[in-house]
Amino acid sequence: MSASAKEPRWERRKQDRPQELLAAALELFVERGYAATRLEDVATRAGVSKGTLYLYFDGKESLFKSVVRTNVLPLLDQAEARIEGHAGSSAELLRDLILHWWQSASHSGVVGIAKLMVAESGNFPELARFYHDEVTARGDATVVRVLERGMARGEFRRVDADAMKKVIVAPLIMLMLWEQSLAPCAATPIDPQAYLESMIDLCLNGLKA
Amino acid sequence: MSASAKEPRWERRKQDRPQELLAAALELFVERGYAATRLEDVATRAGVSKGTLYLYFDGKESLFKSVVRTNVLPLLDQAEARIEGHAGSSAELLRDLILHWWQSASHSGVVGIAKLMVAESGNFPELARFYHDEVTARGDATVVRVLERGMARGEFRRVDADAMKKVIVAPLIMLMLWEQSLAPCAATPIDPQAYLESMIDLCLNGLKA
Amino acid sequence: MSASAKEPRWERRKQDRPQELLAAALELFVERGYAATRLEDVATRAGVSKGTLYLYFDGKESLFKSVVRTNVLPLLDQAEARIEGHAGSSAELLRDLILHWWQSASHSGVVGIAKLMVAESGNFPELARFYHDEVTARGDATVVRVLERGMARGEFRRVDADAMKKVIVAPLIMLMLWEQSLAPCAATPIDPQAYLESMIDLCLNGLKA
Amino acid sequence: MSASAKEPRWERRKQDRPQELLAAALELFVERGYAATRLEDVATRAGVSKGTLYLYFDGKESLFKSVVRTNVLPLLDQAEARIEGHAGSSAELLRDLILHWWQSASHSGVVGIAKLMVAESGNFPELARFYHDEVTARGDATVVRVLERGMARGEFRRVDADAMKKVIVAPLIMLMLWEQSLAPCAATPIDPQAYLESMIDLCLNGLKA
DNA sequence: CATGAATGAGGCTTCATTCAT
DNA sequence: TATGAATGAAGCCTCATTCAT
Repeated sequence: MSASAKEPRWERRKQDRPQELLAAALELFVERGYAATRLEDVATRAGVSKGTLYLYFDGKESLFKSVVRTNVLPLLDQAEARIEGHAGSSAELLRDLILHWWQSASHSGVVGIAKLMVAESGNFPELARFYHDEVTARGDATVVRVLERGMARGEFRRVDADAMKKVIVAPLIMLMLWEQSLAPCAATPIDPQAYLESMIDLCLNGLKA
Repeated sequence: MSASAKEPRWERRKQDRPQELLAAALELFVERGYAATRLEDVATRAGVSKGTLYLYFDGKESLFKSVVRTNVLPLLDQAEARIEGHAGSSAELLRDLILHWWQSASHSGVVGIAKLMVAESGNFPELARFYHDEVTARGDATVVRVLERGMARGEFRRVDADAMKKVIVAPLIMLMLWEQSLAPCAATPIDPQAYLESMIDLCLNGLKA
Repeated sequence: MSASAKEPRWERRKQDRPQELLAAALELFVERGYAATRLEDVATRAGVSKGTLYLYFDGKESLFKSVVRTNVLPLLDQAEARIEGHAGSSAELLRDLILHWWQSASHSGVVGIAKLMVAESGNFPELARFYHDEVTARGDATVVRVLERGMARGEFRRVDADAMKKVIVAPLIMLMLWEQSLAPCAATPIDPQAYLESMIDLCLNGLKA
Repeated sequence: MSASAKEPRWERRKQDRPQELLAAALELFVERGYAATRLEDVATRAGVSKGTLYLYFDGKESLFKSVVRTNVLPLLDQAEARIEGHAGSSAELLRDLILHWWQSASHSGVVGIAKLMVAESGNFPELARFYHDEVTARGDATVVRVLERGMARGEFRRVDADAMKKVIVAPLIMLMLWEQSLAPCAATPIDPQAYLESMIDLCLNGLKA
């Protein structure tokens, strides 16, 4: 990993430890699920010992929460920023948001987080609430904004934005879940680009005035 | 403890045991996830002792697989049967399939199975493969059939059926996942009927020729 | 331990387990202190495995509390019973109580409990309160009763019974503590009989009217 | 963190470190017991880092032994010095010794040491032996001297000094133990002055010729 | 001298699984 | 068949101790 010339028995890198541990934890939580992930494996993958993990996190649950929060929040900020600056048609905006969400998500740990939340929110009600408030609600609001923008400008036909927002978001989330859980076992894996094009195609045709 | 000579009312017959265990296991697996479900709780909920469970299943993993297989297959049979007898428009057929799928799924334990598969397919590759082959593939094929029927009859515009099938199925699966995992914590829970209407609305508008 | 003819891999003795575990735990807690006692050693000494202990006790703390309560309460009942039936002089009564307390205590686990309570009551405030209420208070009250009886009958001179009760009880407790902790290392161990005679001698001479 | 160039007011000198560590350790050992005391807390309370502790002590056990030895010896020297200069009656001497012992003990950390020795002597046999030789034996000898002085001068009646010494010392030790462990939870805490007066009262009346 | 990040052995606890009855 | 007491491997977490800086 770190290609320093000489490695002493251990190197002082307090600054880097949390990120390294979070990265390792994300990988393993996504790969194996919460319960099946052993903290020792997380530590090992981060290149430290079991005890070191406890210098930075209170325990497994705390680590899990940090993983979720750390990975999810930046992405949302990013997404919302895109909306502000958009000037073109609402169709363009929706397409842009979808494609960029996938772009960002698939290059970060967020694809895995989705699976984790589906799987573990039952066991972490407080995390589920956080996720709902900070992630789902914000995401939904974004879609509603786009829908209303489109309807106001006469670009989209009139629909029940509140119900429709969920329908529109669903294929995007499912794509993340498939990539993480079922797709690896599929004989014919999903082609994300074709999938997204079909999704956009369906949405824009389904919404157009 | 309870050493009553004669069992009241209906005698609990041995041949019911597996079903009772599977039912209890489904509930608990869905409620708590695979790892957090204790076999003793499953046995207790089924009204038998821990040891008895091992008379019918090889262990936790075997029980889990049986739960998935048992609950998923009947639903698919059911769904496919509906297609055969359909004579009307393809739009009607699609609407019918969506609404009936939800009808059946939400009244069985299948809604929970979806969450389990997303969460655990990484830990049970062979189960994931089974699920893909027996469930996902069959479900996808069904949708493809409907799409192609619609296109062949000039009811639907031409789309990439292979990519579109996933897009269409996604909102249905997400509805199941939401109901099971994230929705319970949401301030404003989803209204399935409105959601499904929006979904059908979007799909039919998005597909119409 | 149990000299049964043939020992199967394990023998069903649910009834006996708690007592066996409590006995083993008493020995080890007294010998090594609370923290230094490993539950695995307790289990082993009781002839069972680590996990079995958890079938009967919630954990280390619960086991500790049970040890204290189980061993202490019977002794107090016993002691109080002796007072009821006494008819002779108060000096005789005091002597009788002291000698019989030691008799009972030294043949039970109570000598060790005293050390445990001194050592651990700081860590178990609720146990300390229990011990104060159920043991210390009852013991003190007993001594007060004897003192007042003696003063009322003109056998003892007038003293501050409330302060004196503690002074009188102290050498008895110290004898228990010495036996358990420091005495084993002493070059010249204490002779309990001579000690008790001196104690009674001092008390009766110090109290006589 | 705090990188101030000049240390305010009194500079913390290196030669104070051991005493500061010993003082902190005494407090914590007494408060929590040996096992429950974490060296990091000791260091923090002494205002140094964990590693620094190891510059002055070999480890936890070594620190503990030093705590006991350091705190106990001065008190004994002090006590013995008082005897030398006494000229009055033996009753006066005994009273003086008792009151001054408590005076000194209760203003130092020695009250806590008693509890520690009772609790831990089983785990530190060599420390127990030291304590017996250096503390108990010297204390006992002191009492014996007083008793023999009193008997020789016809002030005390003849008693078995060897057995009696322990009886006389016991209430003094118990007072220390009560203060440290059980008393804090008692509804009616002990009043040391009344207790000591009763003790002296009982002893002198019990011993007088 | 002093620091504090890092280590890893060791203890408590859980629970899937076994098996004598 | 059915039971449930018993097992023991495995994981989380703590903390005394080390050592590069």
